[in-house]
Amino acid sequence: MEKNGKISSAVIRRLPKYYRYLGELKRMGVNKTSSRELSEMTGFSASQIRQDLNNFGGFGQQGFGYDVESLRFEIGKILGLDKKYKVIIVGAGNIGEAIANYTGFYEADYEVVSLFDKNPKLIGLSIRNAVIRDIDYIEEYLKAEKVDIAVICTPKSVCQQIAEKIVACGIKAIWNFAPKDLKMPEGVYVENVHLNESLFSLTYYYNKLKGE
Amino acid sequence: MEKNGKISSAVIRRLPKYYRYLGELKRMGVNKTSSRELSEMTGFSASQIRQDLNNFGGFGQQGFGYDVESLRFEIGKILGLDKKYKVIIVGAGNIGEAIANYTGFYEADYEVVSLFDKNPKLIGLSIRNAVIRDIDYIEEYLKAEKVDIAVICTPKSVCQQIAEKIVACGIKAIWNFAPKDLKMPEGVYVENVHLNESLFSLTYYYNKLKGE
DNA sequence: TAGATTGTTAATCGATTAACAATC
DNA sequence: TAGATTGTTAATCGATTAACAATC
Repeated sequence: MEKNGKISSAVIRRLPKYYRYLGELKRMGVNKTSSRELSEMTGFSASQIRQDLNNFGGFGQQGFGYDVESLRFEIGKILGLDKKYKVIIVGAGNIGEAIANYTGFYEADYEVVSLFDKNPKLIGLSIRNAVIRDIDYIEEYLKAEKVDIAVICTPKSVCQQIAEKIVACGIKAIWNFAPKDLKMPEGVYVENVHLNESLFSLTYYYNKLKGE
Repeated sequence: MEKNGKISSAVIRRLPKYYRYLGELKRMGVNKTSSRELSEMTGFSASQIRQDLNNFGGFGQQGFGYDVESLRFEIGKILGLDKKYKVIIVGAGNIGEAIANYTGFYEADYEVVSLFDKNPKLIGLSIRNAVIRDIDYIEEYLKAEKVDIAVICTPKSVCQQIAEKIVACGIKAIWNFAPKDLKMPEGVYVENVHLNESLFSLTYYYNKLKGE
């Protein structure tokens, strides 16, 4: 799909934003857009948007612009949103529960198939059709079921150990909400959502604003 | 504090990670560290770490390294973690509730003073000493109380409108969990936690791994 | 002192922006 | 056709890395 394998992560991280704004245009009934219009919406320069898209092929028409629906479809395909994903959530505490209820999963074909926790009071309960299972049986579960993505919402004291366990069972994609950098072997991708880093950055910029 | 006002955001976003690892070293009873050791822990190059720190002053000792406790303290001060912050959470649904229970606030002096929601079943309840109030009274509340940071956890359909309302009451720092880019006037800082963008990036890299 | 490691300047690398020919 | 806007190359900008003098 790509012209070469070296697309920078800065480009990849802009694609979801393009996808989202194209979805808004589509919902508004707009058929046609341009790099200039997308620039106004996203805040990225028109030149950068054209560069980004041309990493994956020419989706536009010279002199005309881009077809909203087909560009959205193509970006979705690049991101892999045309496929189905089975998701498990490890740790059914506050964050785990919130992620289980996260409606963003329905924007594409993600299915939360199970949660895992060690708290006996939680085991057996369900969140949106997904049962909370005993974390001691997670390996057994993963050997029986095909799972694409594991969301780690455990305390940081156990996240590394649990991550190693599920990776040994074949998990290759981890969405990590624990405030720790997981040390994983080659061939496993970890996407971190480090709330503490986000909050501290916000704090820095807030103080900077106040100081001016 | 800074040598000049143009510290890039890439630098700022690395500071919380230094702060976290220095905290770990401190907890382990390590007194002294070096850019080489921090490089091994964080994955950033030693050269980059020295460059980053020297944006704010010389915290090390040539030939020796860095004192763990004082470097941690200094980075904390740069980030503003030596000050107190009052936080409100707007939207007490799943994400709002999870954030209210977020223990990361206790790593520094953040206090969640109130939540706001429009759901009558939630109004009056408390989460960790913070009462959930009627969102219709948010302006009244903000006029009476000094609040530093507002966390937006509302549905995206109302986040822009609510953000405008609270900014008019003097809020200057927004931690935004709604999947939308808030359009805010100059002098307001918005830190976005866009879970959909994070999940879609993860999906891209997961597919890339599988394709290899 | 010798060894180690910072602070800082210079070199390199990569990402963004500008420019414009191609073409609808 | 004239106007508009892409696709793509070249120029610029900024961030990272390398190198090394300073110095503890």
